[in-house]
Amino acid sequence: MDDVGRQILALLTEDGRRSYDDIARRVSLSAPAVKRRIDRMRADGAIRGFSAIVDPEAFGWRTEALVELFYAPGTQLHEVAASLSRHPEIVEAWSVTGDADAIARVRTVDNADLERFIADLQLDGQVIRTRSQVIMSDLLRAAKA
Amino acid sequence: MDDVGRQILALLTEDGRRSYDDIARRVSLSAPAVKRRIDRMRADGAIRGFSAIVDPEAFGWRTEALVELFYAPGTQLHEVAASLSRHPEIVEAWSVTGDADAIARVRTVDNADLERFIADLQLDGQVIRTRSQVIMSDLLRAAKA
DNA sequence: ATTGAAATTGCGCGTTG
DNA sequence: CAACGCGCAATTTCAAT
Repeated sequence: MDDVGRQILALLTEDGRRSYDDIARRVSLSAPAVKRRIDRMRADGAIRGFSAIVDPEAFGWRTEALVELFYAPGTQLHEVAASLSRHPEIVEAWSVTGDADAIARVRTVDNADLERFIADLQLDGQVIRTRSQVIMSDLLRAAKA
Repeated sequence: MDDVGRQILALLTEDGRRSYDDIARRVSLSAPAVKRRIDRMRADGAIRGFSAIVDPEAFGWRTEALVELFYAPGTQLHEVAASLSRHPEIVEAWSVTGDADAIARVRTVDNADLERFIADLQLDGQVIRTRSQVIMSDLLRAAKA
């Protein structure tokens, strides 16, 4: 990964629909050269894909929260991953160091729905306790999420 | 926002570079009709933009963490937002309910760099204490292509 | 439906290891 | 020499009107 590659990644992060020609002019290459680099970066996994950044409200999700998860003793990571994947409310989830075992970022229609989700979560058996931090506002968004 | 609109959003989330023609076939509309809808959703803010999903390692970021922020008494939200925006390590930051005032999701090259970032953060004056949870692995990721 | 822009592919060239 | 990445140009697909 050289500097031109990183420049292309930055441009595509800013606008994933930029044309090859536009990128080519900005990095001083030809359009086909840019296309081939992007193809290569996709194959290498440097680019995971392209996505529209959608306002959650368009889907009726008005509540967002970070939910810390505490597992039952002896719980395996892949069990949790499997169980979490059955909850469409979860946008992302990470295994973390510190007090909690994991943190999930979730979207629900409202606070009552968040409460319902947390109750559901504990029915699976792996998660025995949670602690939630409801998002009041976005302070910063780098557009790469 | 009707059901076809949400279907289009889902398709564009899955692959932000899908052609109008491809989308049109999947939702049983004509390509121009799809374009008009997408233009409208962009204008409405339902679609915030398009972005490449990049592997952080391509930029040399090998450490990711969630950092809880505790403000100095009397700190204004816009001051924090301004100060946070000067730190490129921050991917996203939210104002939250609960113990901490805010949570930032950050990317650094390694743990030492994370330590350096946290020290830098406190130099700004608004943040007087932090508590970090380092991400060990991704358990779940919803958006991709 | 038409017209113009963008993406895609074949090919030969120069550089590099 | 072999592998790689580039630009050019021709073709096809796509976007905009």
